[in-house]
Amino acid sequence: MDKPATIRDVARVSGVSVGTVSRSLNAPETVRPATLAKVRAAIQSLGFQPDSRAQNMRRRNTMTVGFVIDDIANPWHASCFKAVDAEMRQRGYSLYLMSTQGRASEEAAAIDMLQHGRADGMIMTINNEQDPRTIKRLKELRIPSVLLDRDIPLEIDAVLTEHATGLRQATSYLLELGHRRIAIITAGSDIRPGRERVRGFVEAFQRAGLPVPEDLIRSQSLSVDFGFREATALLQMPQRPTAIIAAGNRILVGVLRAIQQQGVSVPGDISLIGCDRSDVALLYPGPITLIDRPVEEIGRTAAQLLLERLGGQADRPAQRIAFPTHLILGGSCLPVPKP
Amino acid sequence: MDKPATIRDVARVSGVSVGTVSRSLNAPETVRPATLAKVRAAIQSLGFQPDSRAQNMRRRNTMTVGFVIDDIANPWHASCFKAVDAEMRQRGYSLYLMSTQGRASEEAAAIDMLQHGRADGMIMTINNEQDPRTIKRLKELRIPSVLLDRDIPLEIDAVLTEHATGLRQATSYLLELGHRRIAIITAGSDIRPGRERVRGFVEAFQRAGLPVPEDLIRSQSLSVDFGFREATALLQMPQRPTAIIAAGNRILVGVLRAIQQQGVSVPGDISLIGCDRSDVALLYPGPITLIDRPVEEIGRTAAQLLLERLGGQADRPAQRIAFPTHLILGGSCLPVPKP
DNA sequence: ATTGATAATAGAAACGTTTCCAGAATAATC
DNA sequence: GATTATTCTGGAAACGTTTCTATTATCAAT
Repeated sequence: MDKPATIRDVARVSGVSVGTVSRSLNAPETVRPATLAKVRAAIQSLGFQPDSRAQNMRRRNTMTVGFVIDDIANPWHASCFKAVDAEMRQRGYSLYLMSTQGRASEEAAAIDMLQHGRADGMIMTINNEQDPRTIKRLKELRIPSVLLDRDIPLEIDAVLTEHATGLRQATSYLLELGHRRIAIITAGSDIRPGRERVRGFVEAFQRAGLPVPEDLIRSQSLSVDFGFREATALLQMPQRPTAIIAAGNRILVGVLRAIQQQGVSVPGDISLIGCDRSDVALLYPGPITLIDRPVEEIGRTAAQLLLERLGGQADRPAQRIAFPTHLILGGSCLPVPKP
Repeated sequence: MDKPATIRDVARVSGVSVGTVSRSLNAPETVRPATLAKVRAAIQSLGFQPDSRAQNMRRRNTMTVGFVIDDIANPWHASCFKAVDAEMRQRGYSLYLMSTQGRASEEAAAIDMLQHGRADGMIMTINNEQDPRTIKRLKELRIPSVLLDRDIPLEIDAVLTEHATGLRQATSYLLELGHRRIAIITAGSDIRPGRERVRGFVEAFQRAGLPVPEDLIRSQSLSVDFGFREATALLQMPQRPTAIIAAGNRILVGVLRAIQQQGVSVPGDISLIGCDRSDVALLYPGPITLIDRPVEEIGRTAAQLLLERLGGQADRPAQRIAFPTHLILGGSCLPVPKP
């Protein structure tokens, strides 16, 4: 009774065949104006809208793309999602958001699901570049995909950040301010950002001909908790660092929590450099000195790479595009007082 | 050549009919163990996975739900999404995230799209309870939906927050501290949170038998910009308020920006109450006194209401469930010094 | 008017699955 | 071992669209 009208109903009401109705919708220029008018009138009066399930089935696509990340509460990911969404929506695509909470099993499940007719493509930041379950799936990928800030030796498009350069700049800046006991808290070497950031950090010391403070490198995870734990430990060291680089936007939150809890003041007691613009980073008493990256551009680029593949260029060679970071000076760093 | 295997291929390889393969997948207890084994072997060797497009078509569902909000960069929405996602994923559903950026046209387009075979249900926070385009669509809703924190005189499930009580508590708290010139910045009366918050604010003064400071009520939008603009104006008033309630988590960010820009100190120069836990609210030099609400519970409840309808109870009467707020005392309020 | 060329339409097949029904195989009962 | 009851299975229809092929309608030119 109340069932939605189908293309058959439209055909019946307007007295044409279903094929013609379909062409009226998808290629109106190939149907006679008089017929088109009749069809359109019928569509109007029935309130017909094509059922996308049937379209997906027949066209063998879904106009849907999966966006797979560990946590949408990470404001950087949210911004990136928005950029991707804006670009994809313009072209008629909708996005599945899959927040895996960092669990490899969820990640694998998400990829599996998306691959089998739920999405036409994927954009993702996987959690561990070595996880065999994920790797296996990426090897036998059936839909075009783009990796965000991850580096895997496979033919997959990727959009990256030049973290090493960013960290080198930030570290050099602190060295110039006279800091020597500089700590870095960042991801582990299982993902590119962790490896690259530590590399840049180390390079800065080497170029300055200074010894690398190995005891102050904390490279393991991007989580708030890790940031909090390590910052707490660092602040309680007998010979406390004079500066901390919170290399990861969630880490920064953890570090600030530790700083708040210990009653340390920034930049009076310790200098601080964070990552990525965020409410917290921009507001914290004063704005924090930041290693920023162009999130909108990164998202847009990822979307464009994917759209290229979806739009026919299915088998051009994989591209890797890297974006530079920018050091934004805030008020969270001071020169080390000469003793 | 490389085409994904279909259920037909499985049937051929295992020497049974397609019907049996289908039942092996969906009701394995109805197929003889020996047959089941053959089928499973074939599935394994072919790497077969059912094509969800075809399943959607045939089953007339999509195991997908739309989550429609204005901006996923709002951390409250992100947390809510996560809660909804966790609950829905358990039951096999995936979520479309549609970030409408507050544009009514995008909102209408999103609802239209979801209704016609792209999703089985919707959870949404619409932008304006009076917008005719949106209302029209909600009236002729074809899929079960749940409204988040919005109030529309239609038979639609809704999960609400008791904003009025929250604001009354917060305002009373400030009144007890001796504040009289208290400002409130919040949404306009076109959405429930705006109406209710102002109502609670006014009630607090009335119950205390005090005149309502009409000139300090700024009720128009939940945006960061509005918060910034109004806070800036308030701080520059000749007779500046002694307390501000930033009734909206984005508004709070705007207010903090204004406070930072004007070099005002909290709580020394002015007392401040915010809304919703967020990194900023918890970290800002000290934690800010907050009107909090149980976001996980709200999201979970919304998901459950939707799941009930999706699971058969399609036409029980619409439910409206409201959650209380809690005033979390931080360090951003001080008593007014006796003159 | 007739023809030929072109444009428009009807009709059916196809997409890959689920589900229904009838019929075949198996198990249970005597 | 025959008969009945029960469990499994094969085959086909159906879901709503798009797209292909064949046919019909239209138009221009003679």
